[in-house]
Amino acid sequence: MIVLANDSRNCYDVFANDGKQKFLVDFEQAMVTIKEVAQRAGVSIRTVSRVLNDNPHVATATREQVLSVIKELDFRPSAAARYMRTGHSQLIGFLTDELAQNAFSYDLIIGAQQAAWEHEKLLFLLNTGNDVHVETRAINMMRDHQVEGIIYATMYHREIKHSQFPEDIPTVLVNCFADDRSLPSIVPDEISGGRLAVETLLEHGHRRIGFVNIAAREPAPLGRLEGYREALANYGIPYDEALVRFIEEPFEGLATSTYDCVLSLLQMSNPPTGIFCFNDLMVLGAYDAVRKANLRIPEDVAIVGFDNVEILTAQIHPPLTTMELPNFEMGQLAIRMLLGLENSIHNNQPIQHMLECPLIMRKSV
Amino acid sequence: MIVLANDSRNCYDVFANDGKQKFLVDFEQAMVTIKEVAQRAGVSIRTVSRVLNDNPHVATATREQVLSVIKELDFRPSAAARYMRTGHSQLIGFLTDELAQNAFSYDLIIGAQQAAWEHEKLLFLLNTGNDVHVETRAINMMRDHQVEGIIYATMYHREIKHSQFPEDIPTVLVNCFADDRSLPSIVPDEISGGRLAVETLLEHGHRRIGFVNIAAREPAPLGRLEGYREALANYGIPYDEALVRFIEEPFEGLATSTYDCVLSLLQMSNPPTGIFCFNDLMVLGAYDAVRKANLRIPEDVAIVGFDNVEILTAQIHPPLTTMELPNFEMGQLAIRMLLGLENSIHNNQPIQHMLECPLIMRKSV
DNA sequence: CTGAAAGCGCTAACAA
DNA sequence: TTGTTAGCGCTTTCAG
Repeated sequence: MIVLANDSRNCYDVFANDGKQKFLVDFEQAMVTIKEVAQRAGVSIRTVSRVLNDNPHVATATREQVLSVIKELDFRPSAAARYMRTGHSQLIGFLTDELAQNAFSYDLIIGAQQAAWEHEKLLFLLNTGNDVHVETRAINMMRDHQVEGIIYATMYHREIKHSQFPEDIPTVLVNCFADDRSLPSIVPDEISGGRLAVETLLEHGHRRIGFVNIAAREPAPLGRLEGYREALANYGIPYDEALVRFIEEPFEGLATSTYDCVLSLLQMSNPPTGIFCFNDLMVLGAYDAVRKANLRIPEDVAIVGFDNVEILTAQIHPPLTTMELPNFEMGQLAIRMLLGLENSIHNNQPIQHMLECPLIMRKSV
Repeated sequence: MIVLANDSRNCYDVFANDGKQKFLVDFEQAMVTIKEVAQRAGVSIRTVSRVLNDNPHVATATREQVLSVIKELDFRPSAAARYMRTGHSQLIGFLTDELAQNAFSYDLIIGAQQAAWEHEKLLFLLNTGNDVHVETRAINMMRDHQVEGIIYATMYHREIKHSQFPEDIPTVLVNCFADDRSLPSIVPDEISGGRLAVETLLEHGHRRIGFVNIAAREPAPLGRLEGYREALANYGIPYDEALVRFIEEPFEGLATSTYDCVLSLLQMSNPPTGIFCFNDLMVLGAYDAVRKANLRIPEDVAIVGFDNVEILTAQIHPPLTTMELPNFEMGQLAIRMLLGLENSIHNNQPIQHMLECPLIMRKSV
């Protein structure tokens, strides 16, 4: 239901309107052109163009004069017209398969946007909802607008088909990689992340460490498990199958499943004193299980999560020690690669950058 | 630290590269032009243009012929060139003050993007981080690219200064409103949201209802309090100051502060059996407090939150009954207003649309 | 039903 | 140091 401002139920005064109005339909933007500036300044448009492009061959007096007219008329050169001549659209397409509340990609967008901003580029955001048709059309729209490059970011770390991307537009993949490795990509280093998480527990004296993973053949669960094994190996601790649990799909009630898992871990005859959860969401269930078992965090059981979903990790009690996904950095790096400021090719092959996941130390270990 | 793909620590094979390579720097896009299409099809560019624009005055045979060449050459008309003639850039600027993980604006972006998509518009995303200089430059960049309209969305419901927006570009505010009411805006209906939340508790038989609010003179806390009072009034229950608590700034440890608040509410001689929390984040603390007091949810104490942060609400135990912000709808409506599909003006005054917050019924009431 | 030509706002050879 | 002019890729008036 839509309620107008002049509805009476309103705690803050929405009535007051001292005059100004805006009509949105058929707004005619009275564009000021370079020609008008030139006329007004009494010079040719070429001179104005030179001033706009910081061409040194302009007399200081002329430049000042032009500049003042530009300011006076509030003139801004048309990016479209500019593009037509230069071929530089200053536009970058940012495609995502899915943006969802329970994902952690804000920082990715912000990182990309910030880096783009620094280079005067604008970011087109397009969410495809994982629909191939939408994706195709999206890429076409990007092409229509002559984007200088495309960033394709996925919600979770996975492999994607290369075929859907055009050959003639530079593309960087984020949080995913092409099936045929034909595109440069940036992904988090799941292995070192998992290792670091578990080593944190080991460093705090824990020797029996449980791992609640998800049962999926994807880089994240696979990589973090690999890291778990490496960490144990580094400390000379044998891998104990009984301590590693896999939650099966579907993952809707993830916290609840984790609750069961952790409870059963804690009820073992030789229970773990440290638990590594595949992600922060699961930690909610883990906390409940530890409480249920009448144990304390971190005194009796230490817990490490993954993802650093701040709204959870910083607010639960005790605040969670967890691994952070390098989302901001991935977004930034993607733009830098697109702009040629960072290598995308090595030995004639597209590079896959793997960024480390920093440890966020709080109170659960 | 950046690790290349050919680093040895990698669980999933990143080596395989069967040939294709992409070089990102100095990519030269071999644009196909309308001229080439015309030549190839043996017609004039005017005819191709007609086909592109679905002009009926083209012989069927000619049209088919042109269409096939277009497909063959994979031709796409340049949006920039098109704009130069038509004045329609098909671009919409989406400005945000802050995009943060702990905000709930994904759906806002998605809603706007989806609506834009339906009308073949592209969305520029620009996050200003609340920096006025960035904002000014951002708006200028938008102007350079001739956006047809600007959506300005804030992270939380608040008043903003109108002055920073240009007069000549249609602008719609989302989750905020101009100090002088000179711009159309869309905001959630905080009052009816608060009322509905409390009425839900009342309907379930609760008569002593606590409200943990935040101490801020902003539409959300003010409006929800108003709604709380209205709901009580509707049920003929007197307002009891002792049941309403305000958490002071800073709001970092919001869950912890709420824990204290709720605990003290539950320790009253005549404690509430229902508690309305200003937002979902606070509910984490509320749940802890109820557990601490050895009470059950919802049997002993029912709880309602606000915002529907799915990652929390759906996963905590028991799943939270809460109010949802109409973010998706706000995003959609903003685009529709910009495109003139929805009224922005009423009696010569910009409209403020207030959208209701739907109740998400789960298990905490 | 089709085509020639002008021009959108800008930049870049080339000339002065 | 400055101006003239062509032309980027498209749409559109005006003729045919």
